[in-house]
Amino acid sequence: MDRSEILLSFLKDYRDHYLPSVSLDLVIFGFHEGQMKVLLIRFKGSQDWLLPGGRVRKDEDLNEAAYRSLRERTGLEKLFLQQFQTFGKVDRLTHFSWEETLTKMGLKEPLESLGVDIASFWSRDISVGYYALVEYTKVNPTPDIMSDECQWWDIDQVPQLLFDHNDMIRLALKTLRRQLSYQPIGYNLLPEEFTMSELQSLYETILGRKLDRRNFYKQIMNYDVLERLEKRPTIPASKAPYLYRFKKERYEQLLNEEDLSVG
Amino acid sequence: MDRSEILLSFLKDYRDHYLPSVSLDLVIFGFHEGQMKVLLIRFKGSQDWLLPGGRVRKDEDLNEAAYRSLRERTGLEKLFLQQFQTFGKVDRLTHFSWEETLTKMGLKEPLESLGVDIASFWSRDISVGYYALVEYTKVNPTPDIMSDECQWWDIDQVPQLLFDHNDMIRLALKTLRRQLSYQPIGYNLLPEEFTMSELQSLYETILGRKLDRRNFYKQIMNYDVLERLEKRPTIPASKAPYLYRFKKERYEQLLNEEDLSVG
DNA sequence: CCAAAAGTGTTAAAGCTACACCCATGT
DNA sequence: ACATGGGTGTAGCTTTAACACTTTTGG
Repeated sequence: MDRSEILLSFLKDYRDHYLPSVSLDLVIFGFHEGQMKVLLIRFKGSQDWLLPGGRVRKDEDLNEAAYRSLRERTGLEKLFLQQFQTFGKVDRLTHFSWEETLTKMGLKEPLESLGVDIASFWSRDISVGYYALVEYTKVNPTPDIMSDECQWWDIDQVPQLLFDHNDMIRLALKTLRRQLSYQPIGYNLLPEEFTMSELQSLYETILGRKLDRRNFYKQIMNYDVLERLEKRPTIPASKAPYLYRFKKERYEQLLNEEDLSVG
Repeated sequence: MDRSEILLSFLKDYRDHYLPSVSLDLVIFGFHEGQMKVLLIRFKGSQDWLLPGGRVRKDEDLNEAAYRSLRERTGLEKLFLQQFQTFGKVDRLTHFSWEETLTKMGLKEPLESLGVDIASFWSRDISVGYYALVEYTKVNPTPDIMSDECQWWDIDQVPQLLFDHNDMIRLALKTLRRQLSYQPIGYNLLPEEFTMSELQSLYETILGRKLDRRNFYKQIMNYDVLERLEKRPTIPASKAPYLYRFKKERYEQLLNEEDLSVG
C-alpha cells in the first residue's frame, strides 16, 4: 500500500467507525523534579505544537475513548482522568484544513480523486476536554498519526499552541487546583508506597506554591486516607522517614462522594 | 404540506444544518413559593417525561446553541446558563428509536419511502449538559416539536425520566450548589430590586436548607456585591425592609474571576 | 397590645497559619 | 560535630456557627 492508500483507509475508518463532530483533547500532566509538565505533540510537517486528542468510536463510551486515547499517547492504563469542559466555538479550529493536513501526512493526489468527500462527514468539531495526571517516569510518549513528535514540556514554558489549546491548559489547571481542595489526589501519580514529603511535593507542584510541612501533615491525616507503614527506608544524610500508602477503599469513597460523573 | 412532508423537511434541516452526534440537554431551574422547580417536557405520544434539549447548528457556537434552546423553551433571554458535564455513554439513549419517534410525530409512511436514510447521519449522541436559573413567573413554557407538553415540576417530585436525565438533574444541582459557595447568584432570578429575605430564601431553596439570617447578611455584604437603597416597601404586619440591588460591575467581575469558560 | 417580620452585635467553636525544637543519619 | 531531612505540638488568627433582643407595622 502506498501512503495515499493508507490515508484513504484511515479516512474511511474515521467516517465509518467514529462519531462525526465530536473530538476530545487531553491535558496530560506529569511531575518530575519539582516541575509540572504537560505532554504536547508537534503537528505533522509543522513547527506548531498542540494537545494530543482523540475521537470517539461509534460503539464506545465517551470516557472510554478518553482512556483509550490517553493509553495510546502514554502507554499507561488506569489513570486519573477527569473531564473538565466541552469546547464548541465555531472558530476554535481556525487555520485547520483537512486538505492541507492530509498533504502533510503524505497525500499525493488531490482529495477528490480518492473518492472521499470530507465535507460530507466533517464540518467542525465540538471537543470534550479531559485532564489526566500521570507518573512522568512511566510514560512512553508516542506521536499519533497526525504528529511528528510527542514530548513533555514544562508547564510554564508551553509555547503558543494551535487552536484554543492554551485556554484548555489554563482551565484544566484551574479545575485541577480546585479539585485538589476537596479530593485526594496521588493514587496514580506516586509509587504504591511513598513518603510524606513526596506527597507534599506533588501537592506543591500542582498548586504552584510551597506548603507548610506540619500543616500539610495534619490536614492530610485528617482525611483519614493514608495508612502509615512500619517500613522506614534509609535516606542519605537524614532521618529515616515513614512510608505511607493510600487506603484504597477510603480513597475511592472520597472520589465518589464528590463525583457522580456519568461520562 | 401534509404532516409527513413537514417531518421530511425537519429531518433534512437537521441533516443539513446541525452537527451530527452532538446534542445538548437543559436543566432549567426555577423558584416559586419556596420550592425549587425544574422544567420538563413530555415526550410526543407518551407518558414519559424528560429534560428539554437542543442541537447545535453548524454555524453556531455551542454556548449559543444552549442559549437559543433555552430561549425556545422559556421565551427568555440573557439567562444564567452554565455547562456542567458532557454525557457520552453508548447506551444513554436506550429505548430511543427515530422510527418510532417519527411515527408518534405523525409520520405515515415508512421512513425509507421519504428518501432519508437516518442511519447515515445519526448514530448516537454525545450530550452536553447545561443548567440554567430562571425567574419562574416570567417563563412561558413551550413544548418543542418532539414533545406534547412543557411544564414545571417540583424538584423533589420529579418522576423517573427517560434516558440518563435523572442523573443529569442530580449532577446539575450538585454543581450549582458548589458554585454557590464561590459565586454570587441571583441576578436573573430576582427582580431588579429585592429584599434581603428574598435573596436569602433563594439561597435556601438552592441549598435545600435553612440559613441563619444574621450570618447570611454578613456574608453577602462581605462580597461587596449588593447596594442598599433607601426605599423601604411596606409589608403587611411587619417592619419595612430595605431594598437591595446588585452592583452590576462587581457582580460581573466576581463571575468572571471564577469562570474562564470558552464554550 | 400582640403577632410577624426585620434590623443588628457578641461570643464560642472550628479551622487555618505561623512557627521551633528535637531526632536520626551520613559525611 | 554538623548538615540534612524528618517527626511532632502549640499559640494566634481568621472564619464560621450559634444565638437574643429591639423595632416597626397591621390587625
